[in-house]
Amino acid sequence: MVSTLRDVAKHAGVSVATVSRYVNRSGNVRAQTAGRIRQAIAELGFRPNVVGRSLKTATTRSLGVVIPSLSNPVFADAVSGIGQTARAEGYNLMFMATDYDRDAETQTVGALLDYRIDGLILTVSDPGESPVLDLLERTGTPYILIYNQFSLAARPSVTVDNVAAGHDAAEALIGLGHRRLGMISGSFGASDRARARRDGFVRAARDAALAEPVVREVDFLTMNVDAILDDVFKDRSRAPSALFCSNDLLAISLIGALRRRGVRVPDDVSVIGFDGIAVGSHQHPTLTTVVQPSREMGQTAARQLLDCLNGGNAPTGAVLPHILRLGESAGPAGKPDPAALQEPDQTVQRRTAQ
Amino acid sequence: MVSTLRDVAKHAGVSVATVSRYVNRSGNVRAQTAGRIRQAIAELGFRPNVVGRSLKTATTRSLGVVIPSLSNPVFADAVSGIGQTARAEGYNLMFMATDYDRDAETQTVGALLDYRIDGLILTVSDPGESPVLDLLERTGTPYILIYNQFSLAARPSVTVDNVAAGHDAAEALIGLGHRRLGMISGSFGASDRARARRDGFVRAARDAALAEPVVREVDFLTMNVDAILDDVFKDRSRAPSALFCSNDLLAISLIGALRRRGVRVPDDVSVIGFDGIAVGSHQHPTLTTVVQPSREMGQTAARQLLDCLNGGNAPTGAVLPHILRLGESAGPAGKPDPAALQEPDQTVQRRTAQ
DNA sequence: GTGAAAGCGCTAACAT
DNA sequence: ATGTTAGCGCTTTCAC
Repeated sequence: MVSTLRDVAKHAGVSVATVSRYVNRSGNVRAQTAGRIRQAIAELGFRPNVVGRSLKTATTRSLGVVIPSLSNPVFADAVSGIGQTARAEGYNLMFMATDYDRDAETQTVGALLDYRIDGLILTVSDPGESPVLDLLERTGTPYILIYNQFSLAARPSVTVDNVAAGHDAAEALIGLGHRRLGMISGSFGASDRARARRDGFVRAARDAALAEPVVREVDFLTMNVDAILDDVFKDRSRAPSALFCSNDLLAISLIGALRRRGVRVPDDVSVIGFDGIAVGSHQHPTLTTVVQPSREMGQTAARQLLDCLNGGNAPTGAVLPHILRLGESAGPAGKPDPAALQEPDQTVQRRTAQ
Repeated sequence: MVSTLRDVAKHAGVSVATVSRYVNRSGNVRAQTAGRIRQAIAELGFRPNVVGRSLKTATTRSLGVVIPSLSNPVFADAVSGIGQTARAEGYNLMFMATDYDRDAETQTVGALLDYRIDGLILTVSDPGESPVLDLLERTGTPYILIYNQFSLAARPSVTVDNVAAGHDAAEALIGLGHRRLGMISGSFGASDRARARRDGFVRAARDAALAEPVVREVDFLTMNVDAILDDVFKDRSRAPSALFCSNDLLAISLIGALRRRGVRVPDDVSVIGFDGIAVGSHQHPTLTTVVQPSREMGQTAARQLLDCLNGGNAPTGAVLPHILRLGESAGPAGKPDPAALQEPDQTVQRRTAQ
């Protein structure tokens, strides 16, 4: 059914080497010969077998991608960027999601290594203490992290400065006059970036001499925001007037839950998210959030990895600038003054971290 | 750096054949020999090279996945389901998005074929007239469509009955008392399912002897809903009181745009979406929508394909039931009567199509 | 239970 | 400019 180089060679009356040269544009082939080969290829519907090539060249022209989940558009966007850059260079993607399961990380990366991917782009739960990264180092597989915060071990990663970003989120709220801040986050255990955002956020509150922010974890699968809200707003006098969510999906849930219990956003409580997923800016109220350039992060990671594979330097990672996007979900603290309201959806570039 | 079967064999003092048998659990190996091999593998950090195996067995244990975009969570969910099922059987995914570009479809599928994927799961822009599907038929590659409507050519596809679903959406609105319906859709040219949904929707309006629904296409990339709304609501007296969107992302945009211009949802205009993406039910108002079981669709497609690869029958496709999810975004027509409002987020199973 | 050897489809010396 | 050939890592007869 499928034909091989040999079939084509026989059909065109040349040797396999010549066909190979023609197909790969390596070495010269006389125009007339090329014509015969072209015709043979067309007649047989020949498609080169990458498996044979890979075995010989010890290279697969495929990149592994391992991320926690596709359910969060932030990762999907990054994968889009990776795919675009990879495809432009003729690379394919072998893809797997781990669903935030550490064992799946190891298993998945192992499988990818068996496929002899040329390099790997991944997000792990903890880059400081990761058997997966050790395995990659040991086997000498080029890799680059994405989203993961830099750790002491200095693993290359393409990310924003999550600490600075968390700090900026707090400052934005403080700038609006909020004095009692809170943060609601997904599992800190499964996300080094959530921890970093929290650290920056809390530090900003301290820097401004505010009371220690309320910080709560919410179970990511059930997204049971209501239980958290009951707790946070138990004591209305000490309840936060502004909440920072560790990601936009959570922020959107939170706003829905608040409004469903009659709390007005932003009039009663301001909300700021993190990620900058597209749906946030199409909502009502539009979501105020710290935007990560996810697509660009994917592109950058892919670019660095591909450069490395093309004989360049090892990936170094990159800290990309985050952007504060002002939407309608965060407003001035206290009695709302319409004149003081932000113009919705105004986008303000903030500093690059580091 | 990486060791081979031969290295292990030498290290353990056995032949490569025996190591191969041990690794693949094919044929018997004496316990003592197995022990030596196990140790050699551990010491050398041996990982079998799938490329060599694939060349020999003419099978890669990898599935191709080609979908229009990862930006819409509905596809991301399906890919999750595919990945889960594939991984459970030890299959890997080679993944590519086409960004709704027909040429990219062909190019991408071609690349995947060169990698000798064992089978392919894909969504095409037009299954009736698709060079890609012809190519797959010609090469005898097992494949199954997903989301695509069945066509005359009877390509196997895992989908909901989009015509019936569009019909149900209209009936739901009509049941709430709406008499003037409208539909806003992404490009019909790039989506056979959008066309099918429209057909069912329009037919239901006719069946109910209503005026022909207003139908408008919106550019998917810019999502410029406002221009459409200006047009649709130009003549308030004839403007629709309920709008059906061809997908949830669009519905969410639409609701935001409506509210931003002071139109209350659902008090003034009801909105119903399509897909059932998670974020819709966390919004305020919660989104009324026709839910596709995306994850399950992915699982079903993967299962049928894998069964086929394991020597079973060719994939037949499947029509999975859709579900109408009643949220807050659709309410009674005319003067809203609080007592008559639906209980939010109540989920009602509807008939399976066909 | 184990080993020897052929060969999957391709590329890259090397030879002509 | 083209042909011959070895061999990439593995599985799988076929012997023993």
